[in-house]
Amino acid sequence: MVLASTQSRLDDFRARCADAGLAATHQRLVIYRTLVESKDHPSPELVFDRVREEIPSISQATVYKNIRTFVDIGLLREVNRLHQTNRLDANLDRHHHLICVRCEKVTDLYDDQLDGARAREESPGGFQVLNYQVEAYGVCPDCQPTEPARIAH
Amino acid sequence: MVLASTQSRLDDFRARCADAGLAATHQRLVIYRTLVESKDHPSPELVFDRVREEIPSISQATVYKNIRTFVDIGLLREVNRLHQTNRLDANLDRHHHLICVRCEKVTDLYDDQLDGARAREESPGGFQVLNYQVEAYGVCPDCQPTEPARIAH
DNA sequence: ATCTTAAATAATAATAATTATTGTTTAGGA
DNA sequence: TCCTAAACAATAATTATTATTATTTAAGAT
Repeated sequence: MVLASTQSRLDDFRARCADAGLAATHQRLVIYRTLVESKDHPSPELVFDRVREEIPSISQATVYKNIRTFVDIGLLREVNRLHQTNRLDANLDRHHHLICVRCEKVTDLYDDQLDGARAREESPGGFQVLNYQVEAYGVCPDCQPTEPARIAH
Repeated sequence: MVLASTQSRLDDFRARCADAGLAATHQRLVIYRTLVESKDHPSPELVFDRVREEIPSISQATVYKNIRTFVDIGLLREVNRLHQTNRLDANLDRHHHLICVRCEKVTDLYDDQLDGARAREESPGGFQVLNYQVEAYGVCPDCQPTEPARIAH
């Protein structure tokens, strides 16, 4: 498996911005590089702290706004798409979730094949796994674009 | 597969509260019943709205506090344990995540066995799945309790 | 190289979600 | 019934995020 290097990602940065019609500003480059170099899945607040070491004058809003922009154009991902508010589940039976990326509806997913999901090694990197949970991201029936009605001639 | 009924869960409610040393108050019963009857994985705010239809005088803080209590004693689960703040990932390669339930550290998990995780049916319930992502919850090495040193006699 | 203009930025205000505080009320045992 | 710790309602405070606005800058046209 070959992973993209930091340098190759930065090489692409201007091109990706151009594709999206975004100016490749210094702030954006530093924010993006900081994220590529961060292996710890930082919060926006932590990214702000790190970027501020290089650009002390940058504002929090600029960091938040550009993170959002990067997510929108697919340059970044959120570990968790349901981070804006808690979502509760009183169902303690083993199950997984379907999450609609458009309306954020969550549906239970019972599937014994998914129940068997576990990593090859017992404890990857000394991490003691308590349980594996599968999240299926997609589009729920209500949010699927209906085929536009053909107009008869 | 047999799922616990609403009634059987309510039957257990007092016992579970007693076990945890919690008074089985009317407010708690209504909050819990509302959650058991909600199939839509509601937010605390939505639970508050629903509970308020039965107990108009209840305060938001009571609902939030008891939800937290129920999660703490394992009567409820959060769909997503990382909901308090966004967490970012500039790594677009296919991978999964290890999430420490104690310190909320997130670690990348590459595993081709997990890569194959997908539900039996193509589109469960008409839901169009874009991708499956596995979250492994557990305890990271830093957070694992070290064996208390034996005192030599 | 300079000019122009739309986009980006910094500063700040506002909003939303959650948690803490405090005085009052209630559950459950003596 | 009385007592006391726990739970409650009301409210203030905190944290994360987004919106607003005036200023600055990037990038193409001159």
